[in-house]
Amino acid sequence: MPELPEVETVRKTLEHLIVSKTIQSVQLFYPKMIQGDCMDFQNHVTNQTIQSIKRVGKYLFFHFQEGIVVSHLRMEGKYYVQPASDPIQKHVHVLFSFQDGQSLRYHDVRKFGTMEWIPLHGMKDYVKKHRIGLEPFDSDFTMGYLQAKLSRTTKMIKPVLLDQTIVAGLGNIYVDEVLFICGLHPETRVHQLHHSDIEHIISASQAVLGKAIELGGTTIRSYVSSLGVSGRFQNELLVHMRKGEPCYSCGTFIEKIKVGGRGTYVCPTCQTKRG
DNA sequence: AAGGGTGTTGAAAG
DNA sequence: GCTTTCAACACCCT
Repeated sequence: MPELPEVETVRKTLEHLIVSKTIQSVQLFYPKMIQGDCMDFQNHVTNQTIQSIKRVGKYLFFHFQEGIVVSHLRMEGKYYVQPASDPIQKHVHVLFSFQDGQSLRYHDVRKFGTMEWIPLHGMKDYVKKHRIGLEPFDSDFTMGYLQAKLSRTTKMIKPVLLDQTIVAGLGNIYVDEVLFICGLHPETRVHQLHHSDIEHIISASQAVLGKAIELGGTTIRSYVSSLGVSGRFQNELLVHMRKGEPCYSCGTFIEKIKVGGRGTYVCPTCQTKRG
C-alpha cells in the first residue's frame, strides 16, 4: 500500500483507533524485521502508552512517553486493529496487545517492512540519518530546492522523483501520474528540463498526492482490511495500470515500458522527451 | 510449470 | 563521491 497517501491514510486511521492505548505485551514472530536488539525493543515498548502518530514521507512514527517506534511498510506492510483474542493470521509478524483487550497487528507478506525503537527526540536524527528529503507539501519544497538537487545530475527524471532523498513520498504509482500530467517522458534527462517543467512537477506532485490523500490512497492489489485502508484513488489513475487502454487526452494506447528497472506506464504521444 | 513481475529501500558493485 | 543493479521475501500471473 505504501506511498505517501497510503501511509497518511494508515496514520489517520490508526490515530483514531489506538492513540491513548497502553501496550501490555509484544510478540515478535519475525524478529529479523526489528532493527536493533529484539529484547530491547520489547522491553522499551511494553507498558508504553501511544501519545500520537506522525509521518514523514513513507515512514510512520508512533510516539510513546519514553521513545518512538519507527515503522516502514515497504511493499506490502499493513496494520490491523482487532481483539487480542483473535487467532494469529498468517503473515502477522508483530502483535501488540493492549490493556483494553484490543491489539495492533503488523501484517506483511513479503517481510520487507521494518520497525525500530528510537529515543524520544530522535525523529530529526532519524530523518537525517536516512537522508529523507522534503515532501512536496513542505514549504521549503520550492523551485530553488528542486533545481539545486537536479542541477548536478544527468539521471532520468523518473528515478530522480523516486529518490526519497530528493522527494519524500512519491512512489511508482504517483511518479507515473505526475509525469503524465506534466507531459514528460520518464526517461527525460533532468538537465533537459525547462524551468517551467520543474514548476509543473512541483504543482503536479502536490495536486496528485493531495487528491490521493483525500480519496484514502490507491488500492491496486485487492485486500480486505479491518482498518478500511482500501482507497479510491485507483479510479482516478490517468496512466498507471492502464496498459493498452486509450490515453484520456489523445486516445493513443498507453504503453508499459521499463525505466530504471521499474515498470512504467506512459502515453507515447503526450509524454515526449526533450532534446 | 517455471520464470518474471510486484506499491521499497539500502547495500554492493561499477 | 556518483549511478546502476540486486537482494531481502512470498505470491500471482502468464
